[in-house]
Amino acid sequence: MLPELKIQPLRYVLAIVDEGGFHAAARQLHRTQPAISMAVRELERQLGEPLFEKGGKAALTPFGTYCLPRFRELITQHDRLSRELAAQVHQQAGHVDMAAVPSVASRLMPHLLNDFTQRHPALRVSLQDGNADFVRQLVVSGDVELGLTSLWQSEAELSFTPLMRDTVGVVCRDDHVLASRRQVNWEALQGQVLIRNGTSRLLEGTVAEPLLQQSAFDISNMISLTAMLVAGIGVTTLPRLAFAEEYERLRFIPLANPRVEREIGLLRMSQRSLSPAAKAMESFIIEELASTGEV
Amino acid sequence: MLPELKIQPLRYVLAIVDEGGFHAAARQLHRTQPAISMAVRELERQLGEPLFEKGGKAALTPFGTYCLPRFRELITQHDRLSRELAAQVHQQAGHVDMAAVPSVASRLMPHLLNDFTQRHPALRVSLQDGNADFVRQLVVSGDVELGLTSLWQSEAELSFTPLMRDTVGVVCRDDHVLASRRQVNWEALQGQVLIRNGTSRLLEGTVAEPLLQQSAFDISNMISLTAMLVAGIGVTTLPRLAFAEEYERLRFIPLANPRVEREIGLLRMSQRSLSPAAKAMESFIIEELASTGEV
DNA sequence: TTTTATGATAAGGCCTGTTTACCACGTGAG
DNA sequence: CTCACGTGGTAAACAGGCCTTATCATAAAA
Repeated sequence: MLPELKIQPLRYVLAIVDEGGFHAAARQLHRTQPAISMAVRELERQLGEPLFEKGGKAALTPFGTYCLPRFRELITQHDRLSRELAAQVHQQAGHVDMAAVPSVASRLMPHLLNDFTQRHPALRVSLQDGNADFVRQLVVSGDVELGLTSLWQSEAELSFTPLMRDTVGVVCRDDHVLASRRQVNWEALQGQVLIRNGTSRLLEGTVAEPLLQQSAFDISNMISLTAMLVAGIGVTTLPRLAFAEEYERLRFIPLANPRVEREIGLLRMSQRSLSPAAKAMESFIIEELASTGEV
Repeated sequence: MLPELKIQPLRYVLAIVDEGGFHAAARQLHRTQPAISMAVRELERQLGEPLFEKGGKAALTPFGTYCLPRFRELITQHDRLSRELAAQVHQQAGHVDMAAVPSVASRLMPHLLNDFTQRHPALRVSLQDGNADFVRQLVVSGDVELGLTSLWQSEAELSFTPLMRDTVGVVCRDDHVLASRRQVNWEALQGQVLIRNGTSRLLEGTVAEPLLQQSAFDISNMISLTAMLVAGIGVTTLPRLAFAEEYERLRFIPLANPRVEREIGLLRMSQRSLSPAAKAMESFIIEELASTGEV
């Protein structure tokens, strides 16, 4: 019923009007004059109404005059879309939604994002932070394309690219009996007031697991946790990256026996492809952090 | 550089998403499945980025998700334009700019336009009025497509379609010596106070031309003219159509010797084609007035 | 395993768009 | 007046795009 207008003939019409003739338009469009003539005639046939007067000169009919600005508008919108998509593909525009665990978000991401926006000034990044489960959930649901986190168990639909290893240690106040140790075994913690936190399950499956039973508190909020440590209420275990170095009175002593690490890496859906912008972010992160290794 | 997107493949993408698969989309679009596959793959090649995930199911990539609403938008705009132009061509929408001399505008057009909008409810009409020269000028300049007027001399670039003949007569007050005549010769007017008006040049080239020399006034405004006639200041000549019948004290006596007529018809540019709406108006007027003949 | 979906692929035909070559017409200069 | 050059229109040949039929690979459901 309604004709399917192709963009190119509309362009021809504009060129004919702008250049003032079929020949001139053909020259500008790198086509021959008959190509222009026939395309226009086919367009007129589609519309059921001539666009140009018949008598020799390339003069618009009233209907043609009516059509001209509308053709121009449609072409403009087409070109805008085409340009926009090309920019997305060539990573000159776009948006990345990503997520990271708090330690990564606060310690790694500021520097990382600064460098990233330097290389890709036109790309915008949204960063959410949350615990490992939450990050995983965001990736699985598709709310974010990339996650920086540690993975508890590998799943087929998830792709995990390891980036760095993060050592777990004990955090205590500087006047604690363990504070001056260079390293510590799990037995040394027996009898201590141990505060559990979100990262404590890293000890699960290690010989240090019994420690989890003796913990008196379970504090997930980092601010509350450090406040209790500063108050000398007890000790906790944390990955080094999650240890807030800016608290002067707190000390981090690596756990030596067992040595416990978490592996931080890039999480994404294995089957789902990434947006061009996310591809840029993925390769940037891997390139930037691959050599870093252990923290 | 930037790809030339065709509308149809974009439609395919929408159908695939809406119908949930290539096969279903093919069915809806009355195409075969390979046609859809190949069109999509060609589109992906143009964009340089896949729109659908590779694994079996027709799932959009993030880039595809990004594209989808933009494709939909461009298609909507295309269809809106296509529909709009079709409506113009089929005279279900549109606009006619026309002009007429005052007598026609006030005596013929109200009835004419009423009937016209009844047959073409969606067409809009703009009507200007002015003397014959002005109407002609509007047609020549292209400000209006159609003029209802009398033509002084035919020109090659103007096309004039006669519609009716309008008899010139003498207009005087009911107590004038000529008032009761059924017709009048030009000699009877000698010695009368004759008021010229815009239509007086209809007498040029006739034996009545000497009358123009004896005219004491030249009043172009019809209101002023009738006021002077009602006041009994003099007589004038007018085509019957220009004679305002609603003035009870004025009389119209046809000029018999010479018999002077003006020919009223449809004026348009002969080379320039008409807009669809103007075509509707032209054929309507001719059809409506062709049989009317003499006023 | 068999069946029945899915989408991908290959080969052939038709139609569209383009080019080359030629024509008809109008115009301006010699 | 005529000739040359401008305009756009027309015809035939050709290439490429789009669509079709037929077939295949794969995965999920019976």
